[in-house]
Amino acid sequence: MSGRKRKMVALTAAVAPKLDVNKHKNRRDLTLKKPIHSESAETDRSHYFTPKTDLQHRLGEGFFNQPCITLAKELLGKVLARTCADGTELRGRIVETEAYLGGEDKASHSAGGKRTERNTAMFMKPGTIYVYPIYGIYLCMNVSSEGEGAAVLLRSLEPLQGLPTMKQLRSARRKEGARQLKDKELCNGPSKLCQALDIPRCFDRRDLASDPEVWLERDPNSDPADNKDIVSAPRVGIESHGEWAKKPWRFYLLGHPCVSVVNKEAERESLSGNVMNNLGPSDVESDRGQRNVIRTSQEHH
DNA sequence: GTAGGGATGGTCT
DNA sequence: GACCATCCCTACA
Repeated sequence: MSGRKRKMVALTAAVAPKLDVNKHKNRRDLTLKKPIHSESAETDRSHYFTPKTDLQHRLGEGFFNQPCITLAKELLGKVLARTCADGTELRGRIVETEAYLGGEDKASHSAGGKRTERNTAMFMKPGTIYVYPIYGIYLCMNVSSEGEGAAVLLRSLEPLQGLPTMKQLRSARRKEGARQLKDKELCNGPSKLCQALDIPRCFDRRDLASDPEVWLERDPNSDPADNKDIVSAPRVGIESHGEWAKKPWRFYLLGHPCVSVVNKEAERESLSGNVMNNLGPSDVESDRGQRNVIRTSQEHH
């Protein structure tokens, strides 16, 4: 069996649906009534934000300075905003993230504290963007967090503003005559969101707290006190990393149509209690450990 | 809808 | 030279 095929089989097994989440409707309406906005690309949601509100809702340095796992969860529901060269503003709500802790996390590019030209941004101050190329033709975007070499991968967004532009950007690399992408398919993957929001490689090492072209915002239309149903599941595409591939450090909004890979088993676990039920004491300890590492390294400087 | 397989080139060893 | 935090298309149920 080829490596690729092996990977495919493992991935399929990891997400094998065994339980229908609709059975849990009584707990809360988990099906897709709310999220994806019904507006077509032609009707856009340009009214969603006004420029005046941008500064008011922009997330500053303090927000990013939290442990990786915490930040990965806190990022859910936040809005990634991007101003294009022609002034077009693009926005998408984050609905799926993955935490890569660095250090002992073997699945992280910064595993073992390994620092290279490519992953330098992971070691920079919290809120630094880490953009790297993958499979030769795609890009992925991370946000560095507290902790040496720790970063959060942005995996999926719910498109909010600038959908016509997103569709153009996403269609550019598709076959001519290919079917039209649905709104929910514009940003439902780490490389898709980079394409849709025109995140280029040169954004690597930029600061989300101060950059004029890309930043994060609180969603003014959602109440921060709202309880989010967060699923914690094993990360995607890292099956070769053994035990570390099983860590439930992928987080997504339950029932959201823009999530790239749904894991029914993890959803069942998450439904049986708080999201932390999936995170064992050792996971929490790992995240805390990262804080200790950074404290230690700061002491040395 | 799901499974299988090809494309693709940067990064690391 | 092997690996890879992916995506897209086709075939099939």
